[in-house]
This record gives sequence, structure tokens and C-alpha cells, in this order.
Amino acid sequence: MQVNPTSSQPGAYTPPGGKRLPAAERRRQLIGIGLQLLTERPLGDITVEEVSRRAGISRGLLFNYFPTRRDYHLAIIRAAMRRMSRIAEPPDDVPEEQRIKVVIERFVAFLERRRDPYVAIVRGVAGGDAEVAAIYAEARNDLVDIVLRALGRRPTPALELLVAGWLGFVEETILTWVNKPVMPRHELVRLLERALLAIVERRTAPRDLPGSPA
Amino acid sequence: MQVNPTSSQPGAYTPPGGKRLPAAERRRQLIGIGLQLLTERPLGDITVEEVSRRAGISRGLLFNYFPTRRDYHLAIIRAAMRRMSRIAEPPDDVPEEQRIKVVIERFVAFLERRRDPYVAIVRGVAGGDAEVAAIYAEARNDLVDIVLRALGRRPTPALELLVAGWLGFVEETILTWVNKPVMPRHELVRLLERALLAIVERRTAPRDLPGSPA
DNA sequence: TACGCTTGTTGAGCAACGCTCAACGAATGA
DNA sequence: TCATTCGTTGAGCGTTGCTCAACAAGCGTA
Repeated sequence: MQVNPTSSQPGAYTPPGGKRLPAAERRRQLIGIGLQLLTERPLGDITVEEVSRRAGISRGLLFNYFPTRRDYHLAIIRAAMRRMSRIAEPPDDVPEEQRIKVVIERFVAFLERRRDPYVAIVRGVAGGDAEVAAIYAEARNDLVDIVLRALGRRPTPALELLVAGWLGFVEETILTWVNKPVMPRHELVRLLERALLAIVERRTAPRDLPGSPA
Repeated sequence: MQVNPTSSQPGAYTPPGGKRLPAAERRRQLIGIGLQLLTERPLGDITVEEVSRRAGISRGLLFNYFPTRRDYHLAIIRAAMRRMSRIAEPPDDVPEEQRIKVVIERFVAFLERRRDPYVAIVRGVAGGDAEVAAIYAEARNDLVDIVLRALGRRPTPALELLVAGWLGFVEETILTWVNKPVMPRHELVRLLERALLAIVERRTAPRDLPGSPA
């Protein structure tokens, strides 16, 4: 027999409103809490204790949904990356010649708003960890595809390499710029666009065939 | 010099009869072990237990040299970054017009050889960590200076932003290329050099962007 | 109401880790 | 020989990731 759960410890329990959730929902809740906490601190400082406290559950229950803390972190990263790709993708009704600019603008906006969690992921965990690196690589490939589609260029290995590199350029530039905005925003976007065009200039890559529909 | 072989090369197991070392030397030894371990795994997986075991000392002693584990990690990062800047800097006798190429070649070589530890540092330390970010920023500024000197350009805020961004481009490109070498090495170097010149071009006018808005 | 099955949930407890601290002992000088 | 310095030890504490046996809420069936 256990003691009355409502009066055992002061402040340890959150309202019992969230009792016994369906598995999928509990999972989503936990990932959501992780994403939110990620805006405040690096993944490494997100403890099982705090997450479970915020969710109003026991520490043990978290391990029912994620075998290890690492798995929980991976799930958070996946969610964050998926969110990023979704944001970067421009709507269908954007005219051909403006798509790339829209993609850049969205990416800048995303990094401006979610700078800390993004850095916490890309720079914070991505290294030395094979699985995280894989997740990051997948997200980057998505972005490369989005950019190439926006450019109306057919993907080739060399071109993909260049665009991936350009993404690194964009990331570094924006993060540096956020800390020290040496130029207005629209000019930064223009700079990034110019750099992309200069980098993927056709003379540096094999000519591709015309006629790829958008 | 010393009774102890003093691991002039990391990787050498210090004999269990580890003797009373001078403070500075012990410090260097511990950082050396950290650098060596960093080639095998991310910093987060380097435990005090293992480092002290390899050094042949007690766990407690490590905290005599580094107040916390984090401080120890920071010392490792600083050492690694210093090493990188030192490597990238070209010798004085390189002719003006080849300096930038040499810098790139050295950087490529460095990332090829030390890919894992580099990634483990730049991408792999506790993210969102202000001090780590500061160390990284400092190293990046060093590299920007080296590149600008090699280019013979005077530093301006905008130019520094561009070169910093180009470093991101280089990093991303090389790391992608290492995983999937879609072109020979010299071509990669050429590509990186071209990208740099295109990016810092004194007038980066968009050549023929259709309907590019101002 | 009673019974049983499924499954979300608990909480005590273990192991590993970072970290502290009082004390030890090798080197050194007087 | 004694005292001082300082590199070093090792027991031990608090926290944290993680396990596991048991509990209880929902639900069908009778």
C-alpha cells in the first residue's frame, strides 16, 4: 500500500490533470518539453529529473518511452531538424525566380529566432556522435534538395557538394552576423544569394540539362 | 630530462609507477592525454576516471590542476584550437600569390588528418556553451586574419564576415568531401580557392540574375 | 458486482560519475 | 634531524542515468 500521493512531498508533483496518457501522446509531450527546454540550455544540461518533473511523471516513466537518455535526445534533435526543413521549404505559389531568395529569407529568419537551440544541436551535439551526425546529414541533404529545386538545377555530386558547402557558409555567416550585425538584414540576404550564385556558377560545375519542371 | 619518459608522444601509457611530476609537466601530460582521447571519442565521453587511470594518478589529483571537469575540457579545446591555427599559418617564404592556396591546402590536410577530433570540438562540445563558443570564435578570428593576410586585403567588418562565412563553407565542404570524395583533392582545393575569390570579389555583382529585385 | 487482462505508471534502489577533503609522504633546505 | 613545501592519495558524498518489481486505471466479459 502506498501513501496518499498528493501529500508526500512539497512541490514535487505537478497537477494530476495529466493522468495516464495514451502512449503516443505522452511521447509527444516529452519531446515537446525537450524542444522547449532546448531553447534555454544545451541538451547536455537537460536532465531526466527536470523533464519528468515538468511532465508531472516519475523519472522511471521516461525510460519507458526512450530506452536511454541519449535516445530521448536523439528524438528531440530529429524533431527540431524536421521543423527546420519544414520551415525552409518555400510555398508552392512563389514564382520561380524568387524561390531561392525566399528560401534564404526563411532560413535567416529561422536562425535568428531559434539561434540558441540550433547552435545547441548543430554545434553542440553533432560531433563525434555518429547517430547525431547522421540526423544532421539527413537534414542537410533535405536543405540541399530544397535549394537545388529553388535554383532549378539538377543535382549532381559536385553541385551537391557546393550547395552543402554554401549551407555551411550561410550558417557561419548568419551566426556571426547575429552577434555583430554589420549590415542590414536585406543586404545580408542579398549577400548570401550572391555568394550562392557565385559558388554554383556553371563554370565550376558540369552543365546540366534543361527542362526540369518545378 | 625526467626520470619518467614523460609521454613526449601521447598514446604512450604512463607506467603505473607514475612519480611525482612538476605541476606544469603534469598539466601538460593531462592535456596531452585529453587530446589523444579526443581522437577516439567526443569530449563528453572522456571521464575523469579514464584520464587519471591513463596518467597513472588518482582521480582526485586531476581536480588539483583543473577545478572542474569542464575546465579540463576547456583546456583541451584551447590546446587543440591553438594547434589548428598554428598549422594553418603558412611559412614566411611562400610567395605572395601562392599563400592563399597554401593556407587552403594546409587546412584541408589538417581536416583530413584530424577530422574526428576537429568535429568533436567544433561541433561536439557542450553546445550553447558560452566559453567554448568564445574559444572557437577566437580561433576563427585567427584564421580569418591568416586568410586576409594571405589575400593581401585589409580587414573590414563586411570582409571579415565574408571570410568567416567562407570558413564555414570550407569546413562543411571538406567534411562532406571526406565522407564522399566526388573529386580529386587538388580539384577540391581549387574549388575552395575559387569560392573564396568569388565571395570576396570586390564587386560581387549578380551577373545575370533574371528579375533580381534590389 | 466480480474477475481478469492490458498497459500506463510508480518509487525504491543500484551503479557510475563529478567532485571534496583531510591526511600522507617524497623532496628539499637549514 | 626537523620543518616546510607541495604533489598526491583514497575514502566518501551528492547527483544522475537507469532498472525493476509492483501497482492501478481503464475496459471487456459475465
